[in-house]
Amino acid sequence: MAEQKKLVAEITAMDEDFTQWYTDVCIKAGLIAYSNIKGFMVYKPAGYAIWEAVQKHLDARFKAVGVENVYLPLLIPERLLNQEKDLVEGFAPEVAWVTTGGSEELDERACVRPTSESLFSDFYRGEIQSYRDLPKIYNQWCSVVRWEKETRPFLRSREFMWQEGHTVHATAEEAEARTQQMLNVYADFCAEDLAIPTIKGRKTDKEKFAGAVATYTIEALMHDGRALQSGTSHDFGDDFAKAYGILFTDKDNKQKHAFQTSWGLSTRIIGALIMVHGDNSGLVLPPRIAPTQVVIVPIQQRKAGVLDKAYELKEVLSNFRVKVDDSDKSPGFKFADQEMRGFPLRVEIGPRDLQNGKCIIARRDNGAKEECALEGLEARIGELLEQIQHDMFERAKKHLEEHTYTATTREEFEKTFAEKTGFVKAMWCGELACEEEIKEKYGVTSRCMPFEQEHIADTCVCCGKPAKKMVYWGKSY
RNA sequence: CGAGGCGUGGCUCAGUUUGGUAGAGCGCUGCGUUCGGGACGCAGAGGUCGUGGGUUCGAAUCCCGUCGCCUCGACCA
Repeated sequence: MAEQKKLVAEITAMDEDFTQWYTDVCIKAGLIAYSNIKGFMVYKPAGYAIWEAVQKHLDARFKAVGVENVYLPLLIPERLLNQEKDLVEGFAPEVAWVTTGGSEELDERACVRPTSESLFSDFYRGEIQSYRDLPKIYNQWCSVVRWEKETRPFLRSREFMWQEGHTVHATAEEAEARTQQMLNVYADFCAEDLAIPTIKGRKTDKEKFAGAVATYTIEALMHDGRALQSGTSHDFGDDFAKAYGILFTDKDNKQKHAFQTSWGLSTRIIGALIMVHGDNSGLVLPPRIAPTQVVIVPIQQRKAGVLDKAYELKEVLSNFRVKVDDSDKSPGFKFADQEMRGFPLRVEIGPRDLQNGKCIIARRDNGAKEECALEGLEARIGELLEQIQHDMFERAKKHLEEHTYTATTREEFEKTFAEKTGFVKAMWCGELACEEEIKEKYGVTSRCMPFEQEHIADTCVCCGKPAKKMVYWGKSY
């Protein structure tokens, strides 16, 4: 984006202190408030409305591919969690335990779900007897708790909201297909609704989910050049079915273990939204998920006819999500405040416009202002919202492309990460040792092995042995 | 969990070095004037200085303990 003048003084400039900028936006745009318990945050109306919009769009996409919603318990008995070895090892360090009920110590403690594989698996065990009971394509919207040591709004909190889909299938092929299908749902949702381009690929064994056969991910690039895992989809094979005893009788009258998947997208995506589209004036929301798409600002609102016209325009624009800001503040204050909050479009209407039958439309994403005849307003607003959605995606895509580098040698790899921020594409031999060495030496991790592989060199960027995969490397959140 | 920083009206902070009646700006409330990029005047409200103990005639200030928050690392969506 062209250098945009910083119009909002309350927000720290991005290039001055990106972390502070991010926190400022979260607070000043009215998304969240810190609560009195560490790592748990209050979602204020503006923040929760974004999550509701995410839920609405994503849920519709789920329903379109046969997903049904359910709800499972908040608590997991310890014995159940312990049934799958990797799961326990993966999550035990960060679960919260309930040990007392009222005044009585519980016989068996229960943890607050950090994720619900164990609950779903236990539930499915009772539901499934025959291949006729398959597949099960269930999802739940809920919150989970992970006792993180350090927390940040949306990116890492001790309680976070998400959806977790859990499916069961008769064959490995079907489970694998579902895993990838759901990853595509996430990628399409990010691209089309959130205007966030992502890299689709598979996690290395080191980075995959505890207990999974394969983990797929979409990785987005933030404005500061760091990567954010924005959605994940796991193929469990029949490992969980073996651990939890999910058996069904197949067409051939043989008992078989079922194949499972799980996939999730969390409120962390709001962090991505902020860090992909935001600028020095604050939040910038893509029109499709913006809780308010247009805000109408009356100028000299006490003058006869101005407020009436503003309300009338709201009616004219009833196909969009519109607000009239009739608060007692000055126009300049409203402009700055609304920019901070990221509303895609602003319509100014004042005495001058009443005379001329026109109004001013201002775009949040690029600051452009234009005059518009009132009779053509509805059509123009529609066009502009489409245009903004499109431009925001293209801008983010350009940023992603411009911050993706390639390295064929170790020197090049090191030099790139020393000088640039972003993704580096490089070849990898497939050995854990190289992954660990790279993390140790350069502070970057493998983000994913993209589905779209390129052959950029013959040898591993780390050890020089024959390469197996091209990997996206980067600093992550 | 390691390393730093910070706790004083709602918010940001000054005051602590050198102990002596708790301050500013913003915000908030009321009235009036304003309004096309963060308007202004007048009048108000609001603080056991995180918390417990100690020293002292006297503690926001000095001493000891404790709790909390933020940032950066390691771990994770």
